[in-house]
Amino acid sequence: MNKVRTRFAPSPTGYLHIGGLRTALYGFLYSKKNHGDFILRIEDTDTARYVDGSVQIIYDTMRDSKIMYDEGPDVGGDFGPYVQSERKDIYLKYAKKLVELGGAYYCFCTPERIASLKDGEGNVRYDKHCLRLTKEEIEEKIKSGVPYVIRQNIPTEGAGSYHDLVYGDISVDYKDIEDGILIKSDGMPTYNFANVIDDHLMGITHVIRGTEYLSSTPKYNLMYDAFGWERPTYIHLPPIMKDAQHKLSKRNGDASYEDFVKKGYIKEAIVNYIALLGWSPKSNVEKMSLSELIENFSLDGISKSPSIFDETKMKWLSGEYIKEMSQEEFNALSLDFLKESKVYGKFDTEKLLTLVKGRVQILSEIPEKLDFLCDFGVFDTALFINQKQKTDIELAKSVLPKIKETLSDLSAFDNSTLFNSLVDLSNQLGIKKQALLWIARIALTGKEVTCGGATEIAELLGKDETMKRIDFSLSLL
RNA sequence: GGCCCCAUGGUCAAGCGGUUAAGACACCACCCUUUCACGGUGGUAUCAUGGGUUCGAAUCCCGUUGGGGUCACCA
Repeated sequence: MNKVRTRFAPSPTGYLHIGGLRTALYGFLYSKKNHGDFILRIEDTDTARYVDGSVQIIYDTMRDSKIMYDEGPDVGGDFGPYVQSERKDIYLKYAKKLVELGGAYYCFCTPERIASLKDGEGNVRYDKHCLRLTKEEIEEKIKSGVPYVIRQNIPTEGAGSYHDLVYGDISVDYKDIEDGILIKSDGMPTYNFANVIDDHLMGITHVIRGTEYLSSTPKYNLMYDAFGWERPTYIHLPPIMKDAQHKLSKRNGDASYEDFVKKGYIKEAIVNYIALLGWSPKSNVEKMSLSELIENFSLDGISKSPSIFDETKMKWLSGEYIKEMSQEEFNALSLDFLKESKVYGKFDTEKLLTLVKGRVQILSEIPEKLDFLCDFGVFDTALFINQKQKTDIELAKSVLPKIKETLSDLSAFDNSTLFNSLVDLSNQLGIKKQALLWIARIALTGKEVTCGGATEIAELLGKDETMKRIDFSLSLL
């Protein structure tokens, strides 16, 4: 059995979108699961669509998400070059060979003639016009500089069948396939040709790609057969949708990996979530590290139908990763987000982050969770009324001075000291600690809902500010 | 439109001829709790449709409907 070799072959036309990243991930997982190699190949044969800088984005995104390749343009390997534009001569050589083998032919038709072939629906179907040309005629035209392309010669009868590991047996009649262009007039190959040549030359055993190639695969097989090459195993992947009828796409401005990272999603959670889109593990455990994904990955868990991207669930997973990470790790990741909050610099950074960890799912939620600390001012004293804790304004009025007195006597001002002293106070007063703490928290924040309890907030505010706020709240009553 | 493919709750999905049709997210309720969050328990909700085949169909076959893909000198 040959060593498994899979590849991810994006074209550098912009950002790496979520669907592309998932294709890469599955290729990576499958190869690693089978102790094989994962290769990155850049498919830049369309010079017109090339976007500057996007190759770097591909490298960066894959490294950042830990979907690392064993061979590729920037890491080398024995099967390079790994950039198609650098392989132009190779394709031309094989195209000529395919012409000799009868699998392709030169075509000199003008765009005008092609356009005249349009049917009622506006679809063009090439009529094999140039297939009739004699060897002499072809040489003559080439010599005199007539522009040409090389087309694949698809049989007029029969059907191409193959077995896809996800979709099963696929069969397409050759009469439904056009004689597509293999080599463009600029000498560059099209995807339809380059992918076959490269996959063979690079020893790719398993071709993992989107379903958009499901029905064009028979024509690739025709080439493998003509060259006498072994066909790879095919694994086509269902698309990731934005909603029931639209694919998630960069074109629509849908979020990319980078965008999600910027929004403060934990990277591992993004990878974990996209692994789950279109694939389900045997067990019911969904939160998995990359190595666990490798261990659990199997092709029979891949579904055939499109799946809709659910950001809410990814958010949940991100929150799970936050809960499990250490406070130190969280702090390191969160600092840049905390800086966006108006509380930054006004309170102890570590205390702020301790308060917020476990209460956010994505890091960009940090500012909104903490801003309340700075928003203290006149508030509705009705907040002191709480049915369940049996608190009201009168109680607040009588208890608040005692809270102030208790706290002002404290030498330490940490959460547990604060908490213990207030609980003691509530016992002395003969009221429930919940009631007392409710009043304290409202007095300190003027907010019905806060992230953190009364004593946590008091610690954060510090003694002076705590006293000030109690005085202020008292003045409102 | 031709061809290829797909169809289980709102979403991700398990299921491979006999199940009370898993599980997760979301939602709701209750419990816990120093409000919120966390955590715990429970709940609402799914086999697109019509025909077959079979003792028996979410599972197999056909049609219908719906959806996706593809029909470029794009990948």
